Amino acid sequence: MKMMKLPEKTVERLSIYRRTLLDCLAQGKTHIFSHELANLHNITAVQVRRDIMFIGYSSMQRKGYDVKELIDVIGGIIDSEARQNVAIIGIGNLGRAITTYFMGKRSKLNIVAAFDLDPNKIDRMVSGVKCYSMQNIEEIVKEKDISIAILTVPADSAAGTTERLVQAGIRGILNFTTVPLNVPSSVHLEEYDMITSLEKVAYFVKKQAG
Amino acid sequence: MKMMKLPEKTVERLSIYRRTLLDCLAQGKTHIFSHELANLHNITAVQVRRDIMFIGYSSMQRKGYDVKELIDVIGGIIDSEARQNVAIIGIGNLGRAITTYFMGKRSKLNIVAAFDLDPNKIDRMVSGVKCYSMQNIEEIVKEKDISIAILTVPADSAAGTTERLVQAGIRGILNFTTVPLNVPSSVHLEEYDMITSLEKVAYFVKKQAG
DNA sequence: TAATTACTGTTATTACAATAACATTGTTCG
DNA sequence: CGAACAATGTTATTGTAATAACAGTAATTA
Ligand SMILES: NC(=O)c1ccc[n+]([C@@H]2O[C@H](COP(=O)([O-])OP(=O)(O)OC[C@H]3O[C@@H](n4cnc5c(N)ncnc54)[C@H](O)[C@@H]3O)[C@@H](O)[C@H]2O)c1
Ligand SMILES: NC(=O)c1ccc[n+]([C@@H]2O[C@H](COP(=O)([O-])OP(=O)(O)OC[C@H]3O[C@@H](n4cnc5c(N)ncnc54)[C@H](O)[C@@H]3O)[C@@H](O)[C@H]2O)c1
Repeated sequence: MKMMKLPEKTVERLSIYRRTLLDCLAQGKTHIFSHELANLHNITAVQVRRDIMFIGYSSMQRKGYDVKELIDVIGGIIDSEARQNVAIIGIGNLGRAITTYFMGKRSKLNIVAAFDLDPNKIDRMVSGVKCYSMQNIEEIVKEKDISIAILTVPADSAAGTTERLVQAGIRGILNFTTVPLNVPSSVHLEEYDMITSLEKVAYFVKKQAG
Repeated sequence: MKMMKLPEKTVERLSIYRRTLLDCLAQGKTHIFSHELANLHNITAVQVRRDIMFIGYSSMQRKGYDVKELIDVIGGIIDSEARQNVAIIGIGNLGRAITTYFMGKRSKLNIVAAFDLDPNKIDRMVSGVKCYSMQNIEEIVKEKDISIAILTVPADSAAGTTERLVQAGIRGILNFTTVPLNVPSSVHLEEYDMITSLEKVAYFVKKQAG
């Protein structure tokens, strides 16, 4: 399998393309031109073609890309063959919203457990997943083969919790908290910082006004 | 006021620095060295200094940056003098989590209204804010001087709702939905795409494993 | 006071991403 | 057939961000 390093931005766009392509497929569209895909995302057709070039897929000339094939090729890049299991760490307001949302979808990424400290939640089903005590995290992570954690604990527990996740063998973390985390380079950390995004909007709105 | 264009990534980091600085201030720290601020975010001291250079702030040599001053300077860049008012569009699971979270904070950005279609929510308080009917959005946006929208409606209403927001005079949108949106260039659109972020984690986890 | 230290501020270089330019290839049709 | 077309695939250029190199300066000390 071609495992050359893709540009990070290309990986992001592939994820987005795939969602659009799945919609197209659902609408019975079998082929799509680079400029169509581009228009759907307000980017240029060149960008689309370049991204697709990176993953080594080729269309039938003049017919556009085969929607089904392209979905599969992107899947081959992004998805694991083995299912990747995901855990929610801290199933409060945000954790519940995310879990509920995911339960309604089906994908290669499955939320298979939640972890919390609150005794009212532990050993119960919360938003459709079983909630476990943080104390048992190492054993459950191994048992259920969980590789990815979605971190939605309060800010002041974030650093400590992250250490436990790493020790438990978690390989990737999506960080919803607004505190910077420290992980070894073998663990992929993705920041997902709502406050920063919102303040960025505020900055650009202000700038345009001024 | 110096309104030269800052690098987008610098704007993001300024938002992050400020949060850390506020923590430092709360802990009674009055000065901070570039390398300290850097260590707290796992970046280099040079990057910190360069960012601070961009905004034209200077420290007292050898004493580090004045925490209070730096917070204010960053505020002068990011915050508006006039308060910026924010609305939640679609106050479902995610919208409620966000609103509850923000109500617990104080900042220059205030959530002053929610909008929804659901008659059970309209004209009630939801998570601490008044929920209005989407039908009245233009008038309420003007009345309450709302400039920013947080978009948390279902995917299939996203495009249509966005048009209404633009017409109502919204100037910036933080898009939580997973569909690409079309806005005029005078409106700042910030994508905040959870699925892409999560799939990115999955990709890098898989890559490291393979 | 001159050398040393411990920082900051600026410029230069390198790396990464987006855009533009161009070459290529089936398809259509005069 | 072969020019014109309509699309893709590739290389070249430009723009943006990160890193590295270095210059400057207050405090410290011999
Ligand atoms: N809600 C939002 O919109 C929002 C926005 C930005 C950032 N965040 C961040 O996301 C995180 C969660 O936000 P929320 O609104 O869901 O908070 P919340 O208080 O509703 O939920 C936190 C949950 O974590 C659990 N918890 C506490 N300590 C824990 C620990 N050490 N280990 C495991 N679980 C623990 C709590 O019992 C609770 O269920 C916070 O760090 C917050 O800063 C949330
Ligand atoms: N919940 C998550 O973690 C999550 C994750 C990724 C993306 N999203 C996206 O965020 C959006 C909201 O997710 P959710 O889980 O809160 O869904 P939800 O169904 O709980 O909430 C949607 C809300 O929007 C209201 N609504 C519907 N149509 C509307 C319209 N035209 N105008 C105004 N309000 C309208 C509904 O009445 C409801 O209150 C969706 O687009 C979803 O794809 C959510």
